[in-house]
Amino acid sequence: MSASSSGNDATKARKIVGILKTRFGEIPWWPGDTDEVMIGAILTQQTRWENVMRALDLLKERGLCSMQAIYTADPSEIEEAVRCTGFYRIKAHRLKSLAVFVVENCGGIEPMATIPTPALRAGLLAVHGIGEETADSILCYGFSRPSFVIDAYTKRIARCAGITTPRSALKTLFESVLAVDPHVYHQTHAHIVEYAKGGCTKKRCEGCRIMALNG
DNA sequence: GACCAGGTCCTTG
DNA sequence: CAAGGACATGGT
Repeated sequence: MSASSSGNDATKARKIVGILKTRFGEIPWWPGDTDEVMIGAILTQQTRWENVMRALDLLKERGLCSMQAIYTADPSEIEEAVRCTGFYRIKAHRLKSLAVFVVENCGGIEPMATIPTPALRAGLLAVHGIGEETADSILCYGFSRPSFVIDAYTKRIARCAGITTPRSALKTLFESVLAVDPHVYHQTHAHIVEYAKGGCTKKRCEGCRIMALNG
């Protein structure tokens, strides 16, 4: 064991995970089917979840809340339904791109679910408009794969806690600390978001309770 | 009216 | 590779 920061960072990460679990316990998170998770993952990009829910409701009302439906739908229909999430033109296009991948490359959701995680992740990342966070959200919440989601909140909390690991390696850090269990990944990410929404804003991190963990 | 939100892509230096 | 802008609506 060296004096490198990684060991220290793992300790800090473990501490964050433990404290948040104690504080929030079990919380519901993304209780939709695979289609809905995939759509929500794209719609929530840089957008509040409350707005995403309204769009999901609209899509459901209009029979558009599935990859197959989006695959065949008129682009303007999709745009109209997702307008309230912002970036609606680009998001409608991204949904189309994902639907093309699911339907044409994978042959549908069922066959898609049999693809091994590394290949599935690579496939998702190759879809225009799907980056790491969206891909991992889909893998973790839509396909129950242990691929930890690193979002803006996770990066912020890591910074507050004094973790020095580069942001690009945060995924590896947290995965090294967590039990390899999709449910644990779900809950931990949910805890981080829940905590950060209330106590760790972009401007004011001085009062971040997590930071008290350092001392 | 200013600022921000559970990103990603493209362009510059 | 880091930094900056674009994409756009809705809430505080």
